[in-house]
Amino acid sequence: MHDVARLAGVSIKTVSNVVNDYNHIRPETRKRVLDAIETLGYRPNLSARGLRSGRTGVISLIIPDLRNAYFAELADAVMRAADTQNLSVIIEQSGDSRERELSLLTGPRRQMVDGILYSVLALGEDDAHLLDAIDTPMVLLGERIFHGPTDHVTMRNTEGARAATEHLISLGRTRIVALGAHRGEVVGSAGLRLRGYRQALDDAGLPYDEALVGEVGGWYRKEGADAMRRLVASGVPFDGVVAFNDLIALGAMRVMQEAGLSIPADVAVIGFDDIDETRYTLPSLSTINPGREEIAEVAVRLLMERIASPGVAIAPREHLSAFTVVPRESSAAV
Amino acid sequence: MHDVARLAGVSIKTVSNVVNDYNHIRPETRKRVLDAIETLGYRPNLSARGLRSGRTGVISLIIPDLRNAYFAELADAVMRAADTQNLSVIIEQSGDSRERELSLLTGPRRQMVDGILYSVLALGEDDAHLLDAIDTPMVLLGERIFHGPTDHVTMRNTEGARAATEHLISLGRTRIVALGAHRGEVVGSAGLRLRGYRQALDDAGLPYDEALVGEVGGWYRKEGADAMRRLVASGVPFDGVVAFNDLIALGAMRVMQEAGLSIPADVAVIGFDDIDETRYTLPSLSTINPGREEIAEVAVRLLMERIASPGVAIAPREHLSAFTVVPRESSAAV
DNA sequence: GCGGAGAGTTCCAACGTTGTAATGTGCGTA
DNA sequence: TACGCACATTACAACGTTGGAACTCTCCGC
Repeated sequence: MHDVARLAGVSIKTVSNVVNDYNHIRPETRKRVLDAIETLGYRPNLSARGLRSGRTGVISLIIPDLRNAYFAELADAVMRAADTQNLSVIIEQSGDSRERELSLLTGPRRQMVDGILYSVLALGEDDAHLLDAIDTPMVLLGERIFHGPTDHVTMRNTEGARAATEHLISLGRTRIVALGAHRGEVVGSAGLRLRGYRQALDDAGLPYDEALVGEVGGWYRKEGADAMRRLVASGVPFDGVVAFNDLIALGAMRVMQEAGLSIPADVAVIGFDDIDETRYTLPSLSTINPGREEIAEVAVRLLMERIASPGVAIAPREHLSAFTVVPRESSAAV
Repeated sequence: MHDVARLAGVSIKTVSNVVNDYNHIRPETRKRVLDAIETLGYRPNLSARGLRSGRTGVISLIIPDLRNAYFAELADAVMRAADTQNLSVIIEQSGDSRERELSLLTGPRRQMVDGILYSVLALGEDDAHLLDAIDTPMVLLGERIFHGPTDHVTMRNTEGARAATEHLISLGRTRIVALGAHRGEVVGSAGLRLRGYRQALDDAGLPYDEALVGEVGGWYRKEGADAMRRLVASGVPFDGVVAFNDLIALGAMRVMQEAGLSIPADVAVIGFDDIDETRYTLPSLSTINPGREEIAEVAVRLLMERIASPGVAIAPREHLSAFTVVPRESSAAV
């Protein structure tokens, strides 16, 4: 920067002003400085800038696991949204571990980022107070904590699950399986989606049958396959499946097909998340598009607002993205 | 840090020494400092450290697209490897664009990272000289540039493709399709894998038939499906498919199944990459495991070595990871 | 009792930038 | 002519840390 200043014949601060788009600079001076920057190939030192200004231009995204397509696509959307704001994104994987989620929130790396997008998985509503102590701007994603001290962006889980269930009901299905429940959970995605499922049944005057609720430990293919295997083995008849995410649906579809069930003729299936893969499976999977782009954009925007006004207490905000039902072959009319 | 020093009754530099595990510190002093750090909740300012020491503890990983499961899993492996070295990872998506790849390599954010893991896609062998000008430590992943000035870590593409092809040949298949070629390409993954395919045919005394080579524009499900659709429409008979990655294989499988072809009875299929999904498709997909963990670990290690000895010219190193053939249902003996 | 080695600690400066306040310039108006 | 004001630029200090040199203290051998 000193070199640039010398070459352009101005003070070092003027160079800084040019770089930071300060208002009052004569066009001619600006050009001279920019030329010098060009000739010398000068790049600002971001550590120094971070030290002096208190901003690093980096946010961190805490997600459970990138190998889960939902989170990979979420990360993709977040990175695109961040890119438009000239932010870099550090991704940190919490790996479904409560301990690790906490250590990521409090560890020294927090020092390096201006804000945190935190996709909560292991912490629960009761842990909301733990977030009070964290002064880094933060926006929560997901369904585990609703009334914390931070902003919260997510999808309409209950409404989405209700719409999915209604979709199958509209096809004439009456014995519809819910796949992906977590025992006893009320608040998380599983609890909310189960509630939506139940609402749709109630509205249609269909009975809620516990035997049709498949519980799982995690939301991956394997768990979906396992739960479906148990269900098939149990002999309980069913003609529709609302899976609480696409991976569960795919795992279950595979088991049903092995068991000789035809989709959608025997069983209509709908998933949740609209991951890319669902377009190419056989049959292609109907699903709920949760509005990932909207979630990412809003989350980044809210975070930026907090970052831009440090020290200002902003009341927690909540944003629920719009979802859409995406009908595909797995729930086509027969 | 000043506060910690005051509370512990030592100088600020001693605190720094404790934090940085300097050798000569009396255990008692160390304890006093650590206690003070604990009480005050002190966290080092990473920007300041970065400014002073020239290291940020962050590396960047440039990949084409996180929505591609291969790169998501690669990113996952890299982040795990980086984590063991206390490194953070900034992921940047180049989106298959040459322009963007270049701007990521030269942009101001480079200033923020100690090193770059660069999964080359758009640049080619002829662009290797562009890397000369970049002084940030760098390790290349992938197949586009082999003789650049940097380290290079990748898999044994040709050998892997040959093993995949041999696997199908060992099942008695003789009209084997290669799916995923890029017109005219010699060096990239597509070119190398095509070479392996051809070697296997030659070794087995099978003819190389251009009609069995399916060219694609990209390595996604859609392109695999499209290529297979053309092949089926062409009426050329075939009984095996070596796809150059799993997504292509999955797209192609879907089209074959729609066309009434049974896998593996009519057509045996093997892919490349061993992404998680391949375990759960119907049928499950045989594939080549490229040794992703090994690639990630070695790449991070080589990068760390370069970072640790700044200014020292290290001759470019090349590491080829071990691969394995993973036989699954799509190539089961009938 | 003295010199010397080395452990343990401290002092000082510097990393490259930006916020604040101050200074310098030109112009219209009293 | 003097004044105020807006624009344009600059001087200086400070952000929090660490490298390096310097200092003190302890212990050992002679």
